[in-house]
Amino acid sequence: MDLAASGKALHQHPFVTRLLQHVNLDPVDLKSLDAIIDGEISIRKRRDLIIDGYVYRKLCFVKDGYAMRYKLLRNGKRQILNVVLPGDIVGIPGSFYERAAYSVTAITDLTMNVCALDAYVQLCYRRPQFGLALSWFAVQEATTYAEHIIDVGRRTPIERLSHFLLELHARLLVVGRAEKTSFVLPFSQEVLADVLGLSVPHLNRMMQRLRSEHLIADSDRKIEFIDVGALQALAHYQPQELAPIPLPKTA
Amino acid sequence: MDLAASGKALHQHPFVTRLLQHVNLDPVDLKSLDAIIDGEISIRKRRDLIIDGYVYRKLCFVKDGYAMRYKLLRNGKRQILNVVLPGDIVGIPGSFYERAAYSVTAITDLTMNVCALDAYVQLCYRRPQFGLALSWFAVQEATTYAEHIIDVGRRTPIERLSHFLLELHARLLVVGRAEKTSFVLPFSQEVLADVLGLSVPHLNRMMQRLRSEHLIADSDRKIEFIDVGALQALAHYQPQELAPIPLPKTA
DNA sequence: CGATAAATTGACATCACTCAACACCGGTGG
DNA sequence: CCACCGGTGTTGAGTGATGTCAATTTATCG
Repeated sequence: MDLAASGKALHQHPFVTRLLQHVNLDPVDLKSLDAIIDGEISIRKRRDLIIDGYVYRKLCFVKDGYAMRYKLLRNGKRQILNVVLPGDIVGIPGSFYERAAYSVTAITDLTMNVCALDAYVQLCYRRPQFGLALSWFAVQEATTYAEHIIDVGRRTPIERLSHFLLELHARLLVVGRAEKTSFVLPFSQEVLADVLGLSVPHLNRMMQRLRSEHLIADSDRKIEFIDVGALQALAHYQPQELAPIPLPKTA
Repeated sequence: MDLAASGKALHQHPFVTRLLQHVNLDPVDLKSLDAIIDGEISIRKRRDLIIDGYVYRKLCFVKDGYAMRYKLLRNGKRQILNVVLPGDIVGIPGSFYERAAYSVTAITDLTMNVCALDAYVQLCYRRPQFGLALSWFAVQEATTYAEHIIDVGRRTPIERLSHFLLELHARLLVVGRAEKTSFVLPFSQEVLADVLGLSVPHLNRMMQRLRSEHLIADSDRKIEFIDVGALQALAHYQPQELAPIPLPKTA
């Protein structure tokens, strides 16, 4: 109900932007979606959205702001699974388990639209395209993780960093949060290091190397790709093109 | 149609075993599923199921045998994303993209039941519980990948190996392919190394260490957990309990 | 302007990789 | 029956990349 004071607002929501990439939703669909939204909430920087070990049964569609999904190990190390961007769903995969296995924390101030997982599932029974959309989202999440495995498993630190920057840029572009060859990087080096499985000093050195080899430039938190081709080659980067969801056969 | 010469055969299929973990499917549901199966096919050891870069639009439900999903990098390194077990779906995530980004190769001889992704999607429109089931599967896939990220990113080699063995055991148990504290490991050390992002010699040393510290015993390819508690502690292992799919509200 | 977070630098130790060689086993063909 | 072979597991030596730890500078924010 908050989501769309006007139908216009709904169309501008980055989650809807992503939905429309692969499903056709008519106005009635959008209204059904709107109907199960509990409201819009804002979260402060550094606040937890999900805590490892606790029950969580919601889907939250991020409207603005950034977060991270991570696991803290008993030895104090932290691995960030992925960064959560506008248009992403907080609650994948946590809400699908009896207890969330990973924490999610806001990195910047963040606003999102909340609905109960159960309500979304009920919507899926009534309008199956939402169940398919959820599958497509979950598959995208899995693919992001897959690339991440390759990053930390078999790419060198400089390759990892390049790959992550390229991928982040691509994800931001989809929801209109990046320019053609540049974007604002809202993450500290500590966060980047924990994403990429590196130590902070080493990450720092790799950043310097990308700069000194004129692959990127950065002032403040703005990253600019100087030579995208070279960067992609270095990172073994391949863009992934999601297939559309097949339409129902009316015949 | 091949899947169930008798209804009995269907129930024994490990994919159905997994489905029934979180959805209730009545006989009509099972029959609908059966109807979209193109047939059962057998694949020889070392044969490719999916090749990186090629179009693939099928879902294959593995009935028996093992495979791996992996990426070959230009520098010749290989990262295995995960191992494919009975009850898993070949085609997640590959079939959801214009071109598959990862290859899948049979590790042992393997049999599976094939259906077109489009046919499955049509089934989802008619019976939304299948769309939800697909979401749940994709989320599980993502979770497996998530643990894998933590493995290669922040766990030491010995922790990684322990964690992988425990997780593999848990997955095999669900589909009745493992004993209470032991199972047959169908993977060579080369495969294990490429799963865990290690070199073969180092993986070998870690195996020896697990043996010498009396955490596991292995003869041939059979792994036995001697001290599960200690192994879980070493690995920071936490079992994950999937939540059931909410039922439709009839009211 | 002070306080806190973030970025950077350097010295150093070590883990895990590389590159070998070698052992073992089962199958296959002479 | 034996020789050969590919696949697999094991061992060793050497080295370089990357983590650790700590100090220092720079930015950010009340």
